[in-house]
Amino acid sequence: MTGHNLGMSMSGHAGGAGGRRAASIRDVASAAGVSHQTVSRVINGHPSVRASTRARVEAAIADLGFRRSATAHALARGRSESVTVLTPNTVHHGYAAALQGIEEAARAASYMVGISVLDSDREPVVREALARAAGTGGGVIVIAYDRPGVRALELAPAGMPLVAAVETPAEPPPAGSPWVWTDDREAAREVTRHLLRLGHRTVHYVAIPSTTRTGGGAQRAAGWRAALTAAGAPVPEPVAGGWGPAEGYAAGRELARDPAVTAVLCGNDALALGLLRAFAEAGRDVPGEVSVAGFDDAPHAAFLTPSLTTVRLDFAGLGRACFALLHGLLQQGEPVAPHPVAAPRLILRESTGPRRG
Amino acid sequence: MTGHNLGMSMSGHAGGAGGRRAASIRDVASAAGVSHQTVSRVINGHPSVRASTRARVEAAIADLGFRRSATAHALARGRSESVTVLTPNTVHHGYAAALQGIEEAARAASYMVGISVLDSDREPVVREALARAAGTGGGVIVIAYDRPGVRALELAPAGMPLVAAVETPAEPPPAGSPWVWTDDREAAREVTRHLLRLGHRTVHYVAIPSTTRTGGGAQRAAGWRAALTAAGAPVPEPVAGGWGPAEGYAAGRELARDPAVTAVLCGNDALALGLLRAFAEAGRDVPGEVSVAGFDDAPHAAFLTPSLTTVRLDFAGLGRACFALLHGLLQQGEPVAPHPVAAPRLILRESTGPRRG
DNA sequence: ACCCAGATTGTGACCGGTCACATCAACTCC
DNA sequence: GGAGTTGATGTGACCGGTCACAATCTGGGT
Repeated sequence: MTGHNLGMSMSGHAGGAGGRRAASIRDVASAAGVSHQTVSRVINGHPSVRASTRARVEAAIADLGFRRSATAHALARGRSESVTVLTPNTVHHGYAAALQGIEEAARAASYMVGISVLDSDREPVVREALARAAGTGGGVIVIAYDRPGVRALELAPAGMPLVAAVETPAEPPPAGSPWVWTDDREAAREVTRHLLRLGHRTVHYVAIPSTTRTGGGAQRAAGWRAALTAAGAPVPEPVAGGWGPAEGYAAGRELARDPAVTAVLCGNDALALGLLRAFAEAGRDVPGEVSVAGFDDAPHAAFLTPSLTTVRLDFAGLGRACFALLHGLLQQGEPVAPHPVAAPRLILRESTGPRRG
Repeated sequence: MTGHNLGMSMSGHAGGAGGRRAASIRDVASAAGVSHQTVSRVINGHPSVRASTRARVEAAIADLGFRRSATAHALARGRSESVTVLTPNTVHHGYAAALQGIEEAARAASYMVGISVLDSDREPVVREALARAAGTGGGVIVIAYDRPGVRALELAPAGMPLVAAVETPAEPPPAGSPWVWTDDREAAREVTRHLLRLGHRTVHYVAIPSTTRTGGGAQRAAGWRAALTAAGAPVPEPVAGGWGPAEGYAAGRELARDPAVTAVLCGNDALALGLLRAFAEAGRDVPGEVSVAGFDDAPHAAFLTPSLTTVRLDFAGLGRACFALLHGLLQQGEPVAPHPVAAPRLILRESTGPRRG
């Protein structure tokens, strides 16, 4: 009744009936006629174990269905083979895809992955999440595209093994910074240039929430602004957006009223979805009257009508890179080189076209 | 350099400079002038601790910034306050939303949440995931809408504390089964009835992957079939779909060729998205010529053009219910009553309309 | 003043690993 | 041929909690 069984009892002549708790290294040790420490050496691949001894121990391990207790290992080592992902969100495309990449890489390395959602950027909330993550003894990956994530970076204690996915840094970060990013500033520049090349006088921008208090620092906005400035185009005031289609819809209703608007860049594809809907309702033809571009190449982008011109960002690769960096950091103890990810790629589809008239 | 610090050092006159490892209950004990066991009693809310003693201990705890080590706690108890979510996927709407609900509820209860993606239903893969989850000493939530998840349920050892989110069971499950579901069979019936009421002779179905080997058991399909049968409508062969818009698009190209098709139900909204695209390309007007309904009410459904009639399922609530059930199960030791979730709700939008001609 | 139940607290073992160090044998080196 | 080295293994403490049980304190009843 008491105690937990882990199942996995397999070989015939194991213990008695209804074997209870899982085998420990001492069980294996006595089964193999060696000391518990020798078992420990075997499971950790220590070189100086006689081959015959090793074989005997391995047989006992297989026989008893032994698995090293991650908990005990973590307690004794002071570190555990795990990652905790601190993220403001798990469902929006970029976050979800990054999480997927992390999980994939972590599983390949036999790391456990935990998630902890930061539902606010208030200090006690963030501190609590950090403390709980630190308590696991594993590494931490912070998705810092958002205020809560950025806050977590600020508040993280210095020694904590942590890697962050961040927006393109304004200037090259100090060598050895555990930061990973996709070059979304360059991506924004590229898609904006594309729209300008189509003949649009300027490009309006519907913003995703910014990481900074002032609201001016988002790198996507920066890339957009840089492209406009470089082309000598006027820089309209960005429209405050959000993360989802509802905000894009609201922005779209507003922009649809302004006949001067002929090209709109959205901070992500969910916004663009809502925007397209608003334009459709307003009778503004896309791309005939207005060109619309998105950002991220979310799964739905290719299937909208009109299909959405956007910039593909490799969030899954970003996640994998985060884990790789963290993994190295946990093994070595020293940070590895900063780690930019596969370049964004402009995906041309139906929602953008030449300026008419 | 070695050792981890957890930060959180706060009060002025704490230890020396650069305090190293985190405080343990024995540190707190000596600071408060009591035994370690008394500290344990305080942090666990044991009743028989004198108020003055408790106060002294609590002061020491605050002073040292003590936090109970989840690892040590788990080792000693043999159980940990954590959930591992076994899911085939983290990004598709239903899965992602359920995960969100679980995380939310778990965080509220101060549980850690781990995720483990089942990327195949091969036995060794599933066994490994189960064993790793069991090794945490926490509970397990299996999302079993899919073959891998169902496989995990089959292979899970009996004693394991586990709750599953499943498709509507064909018959009421035995009392005390730790299963949670949304009534997607009834939902499918309802949306199908809606289409029939609009005058459509029958409704075609684009299926999500089924949980069963035979492919005929999916409850969404069952509800659709039941509604057709009850109305005396012919039951067309379901079209094999998938999870994403690409599969919906493929199905749509096929269905668009058949002029007899006037109403299509999709197994989820992502499929419907692709389907709408295919119909648009084929010049089949929705809802003029063909009505299309989705399933789930994913975030994009309301903003498509035409906006998508669908059935809203409360996946987040499902996730919360899973956690609640598991939480009870871990506390009591005995399973709680089965736990159906908020009823699905039909959401009428533009993509469905009366049969023409 | 004496006995006993219940409240309060302390002691030491234990969970299942790892670490530091001791031991013992075979082997190299001069 | 003895000392030093290296390889292979064992011993016991320790990580930071919890558990079972013992010890002490307290107050009520008589």
